[in-house]
Amino acid sequence: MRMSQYFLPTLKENPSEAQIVSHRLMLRAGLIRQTSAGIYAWLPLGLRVLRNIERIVREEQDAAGAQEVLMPTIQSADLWRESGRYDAYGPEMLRIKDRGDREMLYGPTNEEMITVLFRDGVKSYRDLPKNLYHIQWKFRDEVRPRFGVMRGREFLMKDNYSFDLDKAGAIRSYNRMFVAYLRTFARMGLKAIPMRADTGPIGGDLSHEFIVLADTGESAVFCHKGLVDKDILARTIAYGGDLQPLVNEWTSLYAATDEMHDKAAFEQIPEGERLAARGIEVGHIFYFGTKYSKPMNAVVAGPKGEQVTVEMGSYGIGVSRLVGGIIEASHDEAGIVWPESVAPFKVAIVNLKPDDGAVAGACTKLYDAFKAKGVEVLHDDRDIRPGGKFADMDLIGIPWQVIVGPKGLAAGKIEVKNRKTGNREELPADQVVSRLA
RNA sequence: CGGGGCGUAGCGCAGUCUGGUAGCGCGUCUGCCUUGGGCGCAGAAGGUCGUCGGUUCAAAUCCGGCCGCCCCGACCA
Repeated sequence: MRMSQYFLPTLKENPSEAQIVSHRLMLRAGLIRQTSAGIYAWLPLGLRVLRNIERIVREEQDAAGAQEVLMPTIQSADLWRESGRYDAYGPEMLRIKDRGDREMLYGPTNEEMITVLFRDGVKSYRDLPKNLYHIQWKFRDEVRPRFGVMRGREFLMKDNYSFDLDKAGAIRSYNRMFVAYLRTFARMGLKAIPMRADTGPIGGDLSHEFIVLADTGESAVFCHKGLVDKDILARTIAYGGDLQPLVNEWTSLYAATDEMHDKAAFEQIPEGERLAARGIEVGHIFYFGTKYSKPMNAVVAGPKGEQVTVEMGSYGIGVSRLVGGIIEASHDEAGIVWPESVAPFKVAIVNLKPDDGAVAGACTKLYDAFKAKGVEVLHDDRDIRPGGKFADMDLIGIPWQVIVGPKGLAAGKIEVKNRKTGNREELPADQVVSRLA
């Protein structure tokens, strides 16, 4: 993409409404624009990040055996009356009427709808287990939306629902998601720690929140330091096998959010191993048994022909929230520092002198070579001074900056700067692409 | 929902107390100059001062209603 053509409105100053760093940087770097309280439009650069996060989530869900569907945002009130939640949910649910005066709602979650889809499509224990997910916009009319996309009213969420014949099966499903979540967040460059959670209004008796450590996090968290160093990506995962030992490895060390915190247990940990920090919830998984399947009559025929109410679990990842969460966890004074896996572009070519034929030619050549290798590349060919380009580039946080100017070029060198470390190396022009691709 | 704050040009703000021609910085546009970290000079465009009503000869400014946004708390992916 040529930056001179790109819709990328960056801001030099902080918008006054944005108080936390991720919100400020998302506005300044031209990722989003607010349209109402807690509702945002995604601009090209932000959308690319959102799509990358979605892609990782999707890949890990598929690998763990979940199947993607897509349910609508608008649901009928009758569906929610069936589970008894239409009246229970309260004003957080956005209720609307269609032209026929029928009561509808903008879905805050999809337990009811998925249960009906499952109920009508699956009749035998032979079809179990099933795990269905979708990535869809939700609306919760929060009392107090804030912190940009971290707590919006409209937000993109991956949610899925597992169906098993019995509790043991449901726990196997739970464990698969547990491991898939560890991998998902790790791939985004995040340290996400599973913490025993309160099951709250969704109900059930087994639940973990995945918390990203960040100084600006909303909640206080307490855990064993060893959890931070564990590396799930180094493990080979067999989703068909028994994942319980792996799950135990992550859950045996102490980790709890403020509301579940057990001070005495925490103090059992040797002092040097304790970690009291702040965190952002980016995922939440629940086993909730028959809470929905029972009232909504989601039953299958068992091996002996008996009717069995299925055991369910639900699993959520805040996809749009993750954009903010990643920035909270990865930024510096100059701007965003994107992990490569979610970066809107992997490489940015900084053309210091676009009207210099040799420089422009070298940039175009690099650009084409990166494209040929399938590398996402942004070419800053704008006719502005170098200072502005450097500032914008650091602000939007592209992992690799390839800096091409007349001085370096005359010496046959091109500078490659790593956004995260600030390291610079000078390379001959013909080695730049192979160094990064 | 309780408490607090704010709405003036694309962004950041002054002006409001004490009513009288709507301003500054950044950004934008034009020209020159400059070109390795938001350069310089000259010129220009851009605002029914959130909105509705009231007071007044006169309202960004005083009074009232409404709308919107932000922050703290309780609640939440």
